[in-house]
Amino acid sequence: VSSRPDQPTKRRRVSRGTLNPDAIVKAAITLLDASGLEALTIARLADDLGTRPMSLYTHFRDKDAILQAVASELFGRFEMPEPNSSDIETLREIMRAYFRLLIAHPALMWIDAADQINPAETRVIEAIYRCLQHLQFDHRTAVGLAATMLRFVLGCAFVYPRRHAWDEDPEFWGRVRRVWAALPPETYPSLHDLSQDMPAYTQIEAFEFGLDALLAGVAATAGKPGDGDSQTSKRA
Amino acid sequence: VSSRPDQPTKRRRVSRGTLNPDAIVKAAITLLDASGLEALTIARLADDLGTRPMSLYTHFRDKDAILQAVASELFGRFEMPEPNSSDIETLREIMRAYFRLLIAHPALMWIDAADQINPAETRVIEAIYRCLQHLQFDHRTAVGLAATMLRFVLGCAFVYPRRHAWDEDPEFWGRVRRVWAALPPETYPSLHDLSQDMPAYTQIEAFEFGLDALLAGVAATAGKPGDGDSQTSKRA
DNA sequence: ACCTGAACACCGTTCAAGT
DNA sequence: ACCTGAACACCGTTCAAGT
Repeated sequence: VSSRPDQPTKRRRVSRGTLNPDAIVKAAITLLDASGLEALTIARLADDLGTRPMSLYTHFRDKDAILQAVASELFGRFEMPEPNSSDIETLREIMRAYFRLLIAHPALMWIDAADQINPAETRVIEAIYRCLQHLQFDHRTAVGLAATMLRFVLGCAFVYPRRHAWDEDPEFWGRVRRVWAALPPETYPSLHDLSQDMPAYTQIEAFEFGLDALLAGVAATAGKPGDGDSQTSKRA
Repeated sequence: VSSRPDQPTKRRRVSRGTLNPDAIVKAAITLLDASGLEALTIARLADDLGTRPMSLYTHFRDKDAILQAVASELFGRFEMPEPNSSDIETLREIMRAYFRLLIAHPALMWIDAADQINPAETRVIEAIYRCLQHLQFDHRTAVGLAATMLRFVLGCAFVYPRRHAWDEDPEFWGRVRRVWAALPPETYPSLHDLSQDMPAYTQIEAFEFGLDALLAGVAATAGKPGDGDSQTSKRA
């Protein structure tokens, strides 16, 4: 870093016309993935791009517009898996791909999509419904199952960045074990019992377990047209 | 609002000693529920309490400490349902109560709990495991099922504030219907088909549908000890 | 059209001064 | 111990001025 006070350009600046929306979005994603949403400030982003903060405003109306463009770019990177041997396995691969995208870019969950329907998300929903249609589900059940699976994936992705550190910490489960073992057995009999022999799950394993359970349920009810006696279908 | 420049105390100020951590947390929750997390600033909170921003720092180290206290207070309000006729129904009520808490205070999901184990959450986990133990699940399956159900609830709560507005908008499903109907049928055959007869779900209905599906799966596998041939149990 | 510095209205927080 | 104003380092963004 130069410290000559008479030198106006202290840092190599990018030549005029180089800056463009795509470069800004790419730099934003790099910054986001490396340091998280709170690190993404206009000043920091401009610095990474070798410009001044105000230059970004010629390409985007405001910071939120940049975040929307980031979300579009990332959803566009969703890799739709090839249709598999069975519809259940295809569903599994779709949910895995969606989960992978969300945990690769945790900031994605925090960018509020407002109420616009994302084109990439439309592709995902189409692929899910195609499988559920093959499996002979009626429309109402198909929409319910798709909503359930997507919400489960979102829950897993929500929890992931907060708990991923546990996966690498060999002390973690031992600590939980000790905390639970120390609880009064009268009020916490089950946790106390569980602490005797506690199974450890990584975040990926927890996701796979749930996905397995959900798809087993889907497979078990496939082919049977909506029976109409479930609790929700009786509602107004 | 007084505009006399020679009047030092423009607003009725709360008397010395009235301010305390509990009052601050209560005011923060009121503000949070009314206007959301981004509205909770130290200045605004102090204003609501009839004090100056810096007064809050005598009771809390920083803003994050206030948020942690808010989370503790809200989790403390969790109402554990009475054990029901069946364990499945008790599980259903626990998940409903948890969902209700999260959507009543949407900001709760965004307060990062760091890695401390919340006492209220411990009570919830104890109650869930007690049901799963009654249902004869082995430890590993019980932990997996609990994780799955909790993640589903978190996913529902995550989506809720973003989509709740749809529930009240009678135009919404018609708009989606039209958008999907306008998609090219070659690339979007299933969505196109679905748009012909599209079932509408409120956020609550979607939650209830998924809860039903998950609990049906739990009920179906209850009593059978872990079979060991599921995909996840083969992992390292 | 594209870039920029100065300025503004906001943040959370430190510090020193009051009671 | 409790409260406070001034000040600081940061935000995003408007505006007017440059090329």
